[in-house]
Amino acid sequence: MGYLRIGELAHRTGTSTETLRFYESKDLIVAPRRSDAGYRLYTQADVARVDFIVKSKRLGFSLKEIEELLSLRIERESKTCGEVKKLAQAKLVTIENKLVELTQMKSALQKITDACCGGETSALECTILNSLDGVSGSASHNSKP
Amino acid sequence: MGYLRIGELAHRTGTSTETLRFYESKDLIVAPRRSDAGYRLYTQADVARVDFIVKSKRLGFSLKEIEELLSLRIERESKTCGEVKKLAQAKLVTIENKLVELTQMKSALQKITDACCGGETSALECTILNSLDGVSGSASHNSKP
DNA sequence: ATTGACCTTATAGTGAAGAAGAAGGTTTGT
DNA sequence: ACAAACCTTCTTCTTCACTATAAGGTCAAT
Repeated sequence: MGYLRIGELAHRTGTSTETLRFYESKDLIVAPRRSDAGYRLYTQADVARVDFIVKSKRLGFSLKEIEELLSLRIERESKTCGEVKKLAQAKLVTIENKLVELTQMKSALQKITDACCGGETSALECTILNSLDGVSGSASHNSKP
Repeated sequence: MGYLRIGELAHRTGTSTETLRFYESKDLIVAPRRSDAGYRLYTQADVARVDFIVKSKRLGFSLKEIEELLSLRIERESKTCGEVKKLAQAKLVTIENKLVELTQMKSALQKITDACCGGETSALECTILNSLDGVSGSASHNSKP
């Protein structure tokens, strides 16, 4: 008891049965135990895992990147502890960059909604690109010297 | 003078000439003026626009969503001011959700790197999913009553 | 004047991430 | 016992976002 079949897992995670089988084929979720009839039987841990996948996708991570994130695990006596740390820190940098960019975008959008129907400020053209002016361009780009 | 040809714009934005023509065909960038020979001539405004597209893509927005973001503009006498505001606010909600999820992910990853090679805490298995425990699941899901 | 690095359009191909459908087996309710 | 609503594998299709190729024109330097 307490097991979920694939339809129920799909329902709870806002995915579909096809998507879940697809994720299994891509090794994003571990092949679950089967019932006598061959039905997949999932646990709560699988719900959390799929929720994580869905979340990460919304944040712009590819399935490949998500697999990397999910495989990040520290176990006692792990011989690759240094590598785990290195990968985790690399992902942290990625995430912090995303946070900065999202925050810039947020304030640009806020500038727009504030200017809109707000009085004098709406007199001149206001776009998201104008609002981003002066926030400094992207971190590093290769322009000619 | 001061115009960029497509190769230079691609170089400055970390894209490719093919991608830029593709974006133009999708109306993400405005068809630029042409030289006598028919070459596309871009301005600094185009650089900013493409930078914005690239950034937004990294944050998980689709090209369709990016087009919506770019079309957000308040002009004097605009008759759709209310609609602009509505759309902008909807996008703000999306962005704020992303910010929350990214922040959760960041602290989970930090927990991992802190636990790694850090002493006693690394004794038990630590994964990104464990680290997310208790951060509360995703906002709203349709589970059975 | 010709080479090489650019540019043009148009069309076809690719990879990621599923979605759809066929043909059949299982479980649950009545 | 039988229909509805599940599930299985396998194969094919679609959409998105490019990417590559073909066939040719332009421009700067040698």
